[in-house]
Amino acid sequence: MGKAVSKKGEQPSVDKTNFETLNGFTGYHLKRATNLMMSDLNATLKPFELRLLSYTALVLIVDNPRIRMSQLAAAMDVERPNMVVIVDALEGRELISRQRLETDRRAYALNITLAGRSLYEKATVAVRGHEERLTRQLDAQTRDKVIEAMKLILKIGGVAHT
Amino acid sequence: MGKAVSKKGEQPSVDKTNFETLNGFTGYHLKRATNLMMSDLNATLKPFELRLLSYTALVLIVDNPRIRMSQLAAAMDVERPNMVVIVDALEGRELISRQRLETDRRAYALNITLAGRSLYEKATVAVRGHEERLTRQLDAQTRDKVIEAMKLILKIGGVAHT
DNA sequence: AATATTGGTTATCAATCATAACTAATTATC
DNA sequence: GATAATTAGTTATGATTGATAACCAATATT
Repeated sequence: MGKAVSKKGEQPSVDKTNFETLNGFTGYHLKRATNLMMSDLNATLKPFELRLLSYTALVLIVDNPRIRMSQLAAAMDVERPNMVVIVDALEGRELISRQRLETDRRAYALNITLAGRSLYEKATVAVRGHEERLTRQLDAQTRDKVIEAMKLILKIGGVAHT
Repeated sequence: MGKAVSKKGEQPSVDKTNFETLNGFTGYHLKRATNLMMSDLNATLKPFELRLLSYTALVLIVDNPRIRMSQLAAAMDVERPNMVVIVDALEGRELISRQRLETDRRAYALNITLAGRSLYEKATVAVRGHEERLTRQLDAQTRDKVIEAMKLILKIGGVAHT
């Protein structure tokens, strides 16, 4: 209403694009900010030869020693076949180790290696820097409110965990 | 810190997964909520045979009559070759029309058709319902705070527009 | 013991997204 | 005003991502 494009309403529409309707959608803003953050995150992780999913796997393995692959896949919301290639790559770089479980010889217990922990720590410093950089303008209270809002959305959507 | 996994720190780690580190990242929560919203949005648009990008294109064409394809691609942050297939599909369904510009005969002016506007209106009602459903738990003030926060993040990242 | 289920794997396929190269039209340069 | 450079749209293609089907071995179920 009362926007710049006014004046009759049927001229070329070059230069300024009108985002009126899209701007009314919360999801639009969420998606754009998230795209930016994911893109910056991947750039942040590139020096460590990690990507969103491989880094997330590292984090979860550090926080959950001896986690099984299927549990990791569920936690990351990734199909098992895709989990295999992520784990293969991390194991190939000797950042994590697979260990057969004695209690269930189908499954592997995943553990972080020394090299893996070292990379995890360096990468996490970088990721915290990335977060700090991109959310610097938000005061702590706003940031917490945002996180709470995201949790509410997830709860409504019936996504469990946390 | 004082979490459930405690006790020595090297047992199976089945059942409960520890998301401690990930939970500390704003980007993690943003991405999860956004994934949920995009998934629900696509489900919402399916009955109209629209997807995120085709719906966004419709919206921008409605809000910007006679917009050119390249401007639309820039506004949507989509590569031009990919824009072509989106526009082709919409034109194939006669939801939009291509019109050669007299002033620049390389370019097309995109316009919504009657059928396109009708579908746009129905789809937008559904999308508003989807937004309402997923953000119902957020009071208006919180929702606005979230949107402002997203805009701040985008500003830091150097993303223009709006 | 026979059957079903689960953890992990392989192969494969669909969808998404980006890149290179082209034509036609316009703009810039000399 | 001819030549070169750029722009709008297109085509073809390739890389990457994510999902599905089918399989083996081990465990759980009946």
